[in-house]
Amino acid sequence: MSDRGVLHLEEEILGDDYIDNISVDNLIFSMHEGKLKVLLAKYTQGYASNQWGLIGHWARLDENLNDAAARIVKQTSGVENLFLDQLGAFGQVNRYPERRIITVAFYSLVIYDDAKLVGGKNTNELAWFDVFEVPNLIFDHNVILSSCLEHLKYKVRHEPIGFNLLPEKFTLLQLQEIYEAILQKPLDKPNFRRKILKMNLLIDCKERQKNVAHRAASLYRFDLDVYHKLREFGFSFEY
Amino acid sequence: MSDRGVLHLEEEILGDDYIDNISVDNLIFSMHEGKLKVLLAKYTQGYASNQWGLIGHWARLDENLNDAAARIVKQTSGVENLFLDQLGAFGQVNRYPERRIITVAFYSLVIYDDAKLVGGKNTNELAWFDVFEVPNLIFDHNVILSSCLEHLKYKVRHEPIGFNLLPEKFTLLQLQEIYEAILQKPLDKPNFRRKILKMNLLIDCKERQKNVAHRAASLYRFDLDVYHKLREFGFSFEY
DNA sequence: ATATGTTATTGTCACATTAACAATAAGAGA
DNA sequence: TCTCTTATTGTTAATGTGACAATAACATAT
Repeated sequence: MSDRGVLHLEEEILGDDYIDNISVDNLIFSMHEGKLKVLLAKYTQGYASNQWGLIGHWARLDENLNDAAARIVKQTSGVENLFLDQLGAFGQVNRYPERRIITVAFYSLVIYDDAKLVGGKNTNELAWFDVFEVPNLIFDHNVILSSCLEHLKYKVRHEPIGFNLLPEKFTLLQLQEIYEAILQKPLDKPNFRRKILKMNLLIDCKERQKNVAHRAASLYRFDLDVYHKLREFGFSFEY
Repeated sequence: MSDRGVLHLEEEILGDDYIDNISVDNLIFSMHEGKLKVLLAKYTQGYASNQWGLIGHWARLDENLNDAAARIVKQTSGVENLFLDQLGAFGQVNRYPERRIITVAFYSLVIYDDAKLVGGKNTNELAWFDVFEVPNLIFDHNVILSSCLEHLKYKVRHEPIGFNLLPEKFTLLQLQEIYEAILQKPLDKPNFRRKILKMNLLIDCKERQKNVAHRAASLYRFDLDVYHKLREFGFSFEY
């Protein structure tokens, strides 16, 4: 079983129930202190030993790929009912040493404070990294990450994706920081405010920030109905 | 070998060189008479016998997934150097009977008149179908097609994707018809014209249509430099 | 030759959106 | 009360959009 060894967090339960040439890699993102973070694991065995990589595992034979991804995210971060979408398949011949393994990458967005990190048998560390300051990762994981960041830029303009990264009540600045982190550029605060509010996506909680050394911002939550409609039909957010 | 049977066009050459649980399915599109068409094959063997499906095959062990897709498109349509992009992996447990097979879908855009259709050993017919009038397809191919059409709608607004479907010299109406076919709605001709021309993507050939029973339209070709820049950096085409 | 049908192309205008920046408001702490 | 900081509202020029009118050009019918 050691030839399968490197990707799994729970190697001991591997057996014929897993597809041994198709892995699922997860890009788990969160926002913390105004920065976009990605969760990485430091592996302890096999080709990946002592190196950082995405949160990967094998897909089960009787499990849809999405379900495999959701399971892995849950096992690692404890987060359920999350935003999760497929990035795509990565299948370069030499992406993995020795054997031909294809991976399907999924990305998910979680609330930083909700995540309770749990390592697997094959990893000895889990940590959040600033997405623009990641070390050299195993296999083609740097490529996958870059590809995902590109995809996020694309996505954030057409779906209210940002909201999966925030607590229930949040300020407009918190939301703006997500856009700035993903789009990699500063946005004008007054204009951002008007643009977002015009979508009718936010509901004013009639509450304000507390314990801040300046004028307290209003707290908002999002309108789930509008939120799901916008996710379905899309919108345009061109900056 | 019959348990592998249904997806390949060239069954006779199958062997250990192929990955037997990962297939590549191709959505090959073209424009013809103002309609968006997709190429389908009627299979003759296995589970898919006598049914239409996408142009599928297995990936070789020593072949990148993209290369596999390009190879299949070339074998089937004769077209090389085409636009080809990955749609994503489809891996529902029951998408294929009996065995667990995951497919990676690719879509490509070809010029209708350039395609010289060549069937495989496993198919007895190849035909272009209007994308909105396809029959029931094998496995999850209808789902894959729907997903791809959605993706195209999304894509056509941000990249000059339409140009891969046209001959070197074309009229603005031909281009507009592509947008209308993909976006599924009529566009205003004068506004479309101005919008496209403002991108500086088109070069006036200083030629005109011939043998048309009305005022002849100018012929344009696209500026490859601008074209590639726009593909890289994207644009916004919101209708 | 002229009229007719058809599509191409240019023009116009009310309206919405964007981007950039000025000005004011509100809270905490000195 | 003053100062610092961020929130929020206001303003405006420039640009883009959508809808439609008007004119131009070509082949064919008369």
